[in-house]
Amino acid sequence: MEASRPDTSTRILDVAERLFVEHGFEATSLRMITQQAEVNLAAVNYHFGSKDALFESVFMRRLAPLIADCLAELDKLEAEASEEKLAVEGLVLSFIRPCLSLSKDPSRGGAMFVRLLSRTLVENHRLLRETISQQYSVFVQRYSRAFQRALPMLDTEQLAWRMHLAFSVMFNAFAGNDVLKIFTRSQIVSARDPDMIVKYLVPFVMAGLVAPMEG
Amino acid sequence: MEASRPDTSTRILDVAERLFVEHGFEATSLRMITQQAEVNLAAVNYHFGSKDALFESVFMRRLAPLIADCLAELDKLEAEASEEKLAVEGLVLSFIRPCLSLSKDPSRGGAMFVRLLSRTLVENHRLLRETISQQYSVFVQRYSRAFQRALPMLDTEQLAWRMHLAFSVMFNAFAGNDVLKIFTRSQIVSARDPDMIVKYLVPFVMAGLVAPMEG
Amino acid sequence: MEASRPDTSTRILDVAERLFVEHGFEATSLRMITQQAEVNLAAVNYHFGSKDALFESVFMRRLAPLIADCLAELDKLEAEASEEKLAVEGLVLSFIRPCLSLSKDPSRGGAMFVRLLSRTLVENHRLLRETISQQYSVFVQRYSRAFQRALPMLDTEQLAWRMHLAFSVMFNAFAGNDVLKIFTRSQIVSARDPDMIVKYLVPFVMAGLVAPMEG
Amino acid sequence: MEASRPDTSTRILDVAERLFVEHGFEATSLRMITQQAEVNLAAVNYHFGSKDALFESVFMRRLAPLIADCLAELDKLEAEASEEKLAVEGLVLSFIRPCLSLSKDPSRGGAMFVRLLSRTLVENHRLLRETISQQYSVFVQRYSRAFQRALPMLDTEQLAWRMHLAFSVMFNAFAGNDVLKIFTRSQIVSARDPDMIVKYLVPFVMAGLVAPMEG
DNA sequence: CATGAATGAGCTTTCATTCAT
DNA sequence: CATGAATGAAAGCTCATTCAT
Repeated sequence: MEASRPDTSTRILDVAERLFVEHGFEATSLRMITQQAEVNLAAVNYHFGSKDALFESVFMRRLAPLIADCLAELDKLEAEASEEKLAVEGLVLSFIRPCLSLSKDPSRGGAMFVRLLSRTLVENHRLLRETISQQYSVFVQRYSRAFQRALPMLDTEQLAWRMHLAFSVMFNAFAGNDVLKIFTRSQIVSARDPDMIVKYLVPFVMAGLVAPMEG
Repeated sequence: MEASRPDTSTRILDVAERLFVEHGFEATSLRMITQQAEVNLAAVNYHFGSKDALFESVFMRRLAPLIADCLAELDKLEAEASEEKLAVEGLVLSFIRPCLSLSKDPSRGGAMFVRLLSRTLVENHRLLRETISQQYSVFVQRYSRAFQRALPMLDTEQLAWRMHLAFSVMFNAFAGNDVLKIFTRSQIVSARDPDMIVKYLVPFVMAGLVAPMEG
Repeated sequence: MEASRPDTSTRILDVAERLFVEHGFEATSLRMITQQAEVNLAAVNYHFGSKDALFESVFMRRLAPLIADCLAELDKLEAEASEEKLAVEGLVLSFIRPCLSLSKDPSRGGAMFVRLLSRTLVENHRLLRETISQQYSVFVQRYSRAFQRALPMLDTEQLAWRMHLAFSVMFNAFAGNDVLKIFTRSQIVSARDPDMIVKYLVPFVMAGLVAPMEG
Repeated sequence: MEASRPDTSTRILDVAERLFVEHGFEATSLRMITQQAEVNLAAVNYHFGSKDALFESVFMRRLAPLIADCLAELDKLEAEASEEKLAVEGLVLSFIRPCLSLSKDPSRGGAMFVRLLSRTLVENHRLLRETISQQYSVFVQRYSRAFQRALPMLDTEQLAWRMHLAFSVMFNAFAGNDVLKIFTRSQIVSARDPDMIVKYLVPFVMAGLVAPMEG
């Protein structure tokens, strides 16, 4: 029985991932994590060293493959488009699709992580600045160059702002928090339904990116 | 001398506002607040009753006037437009303008609060759900109806999503956290400069709101 | 009733003093201290800030007066002897007497402290090096000069060594630990009896200090 | 390659010896030991059973030969002196010489141990009382009888005190902790230099032992 | 023979809160 | 009106030890 029970490290990571999303890093105690993961309290420090390091492990477990997927899609797009203009929609989808497939992870851990990622970036979390910058900066640079090719009419500042706004709204959509409390009682079952996200999010982001400039 | 030093309650509120933005609610201890405010530790509980209640006070001090300002602008718009179609841009600005004037508060407290508001909504903070719903729900209802008039071609679900996305990106822009770390080394001095925000944010949000539907 | 019960800080200091002597600093937990002092565990950090700071407080409470007493005796000796040669025995007693009167403290706290002082010096405790050097270095300088006057035939190195050895044996005698386990079963009730100490210790130290040089 | 690397047990003993001296028994964790010794954490319990037992092993590895050396010197002295009076200086040197030759151990382990021995005795460590009494009591008894022969004019109590004081100061000198912080900045390179110790220590101890009685 | 994993107990410290004054 | 003192709870972390392999 329970032959499929994941090992200690994995159970800790899974529970921590969920609790960090639900309550935030600070409000999640190691005791909450270890009780739900049914492991000894000291196991966290044994396997990860500290609460901070646990956060980093939770983060990196999923971030590295996610970024790799995005960059792979980007590679493909750039190869296909070669000398032609890159399509904005392709770029947007090259980011959204890997996020969505992570969201559809049957164990639900992936969906948790997408929300954790969004929340962490939006909060500008302390632990993010210190450790994750390396991997993430490659990601940002690649997308910056790609968007530059796709939207050549925008100057550097314009482009930076539009990317900033576009990724903000995408991350927030994935975070699944309803800032307007609109969906709480509506028939729309869940703002976190992946297909809903793509249906409504993509046109919104696209329009914002290609909008004519003011004046 | 020191006639301009605010009283105990106000000093607590000001410091708490800043620290809640900088470190988040959980990571901000009453000791941090009372030390920086140079008041007795027990003063917080004396004046506000609890840390939760302090948060609510911090929040309400600015939220009520802010919502009032927004609704006043909305009243004016609706009066002017009466039977005509409401302009989307007017609606967007009726929200952004009060936020910006708060951001320009010379004591900087207002700017702090706008970030706190954004951060709290994005985090979907526990204390928000419990206490602030009343005032906030009036705000949401008024804007929902106004956008319904301004964008009659959208069905309920479409409209809900677009508002959700639009307010997400606006709140995030005000929160001032750069999810892409794009602005850190660029010549763009600060992503939090209010006028930059309106220059780039409004066209983006407008375009997203009025975008043609997919398919 | 219990009108004479010392206040929280004092109770903590008294118990800590005893336990630090009995078990050493590291082996004494705050729980041991607070349980015996019948105070809340958090009281230590409230009143002293940390375990390290508690140690320093325990130490300084008695060290400052003790050093003051020694230096007062030294002042008197130097005033009396003015141009004459200082008597070695006087110097030795100017240190031993204040230690002994502390040892005879009816509350026994003083006796504890003399042992703590000895033990701490002999262990060369980490906390000693950092904090207590100031006061202590004045003490050392004054005695160094006095012994130089009392033993002018010794060169600097000789004098340093003899003082080192003399104070070592005095501190050890006050520490009351029987390195030879000689007294354990003997009729000598206690190696810590202050008068015994002076009876046997003074001649031993004196002889060592004034011994003819080798060769 | 690395043929000279000692085996696991020895590496643990060597590191433990040093760390026990540097930080004391309680403040030295098994993790510190096993990390520096580059062995598995469980190896300590595997090879020695417990931290207490490790301490005992560290202690006994060197104490047994040291005591044997001292007693051998004592045997020789007593054989030579047979019916004559035993020379005090010979007795003192019969203890100091083995300690010094241990101090000069080229691997420095011996020097560490002499300091550990001194420190442990001066601290009156718990583990000392329980385990080491057997061997040590033989040592004490032999020296007690020898000093009785060498100093027949002293009554039992006098003798016990003088031995107590004499061994105290010798142990402290070997411990190498400068209670007066005199040597820190002086030209005297190190209070732990073995030859310095014998040059200054022996006359001091001798004088104290043979001092005329008070009054 | 040795080790990676795990554990229960305990550590110091900080928390928000209360209360007598 | 305000505060110094005190408190119970809980925090993150480290401890020596055990055990299956």
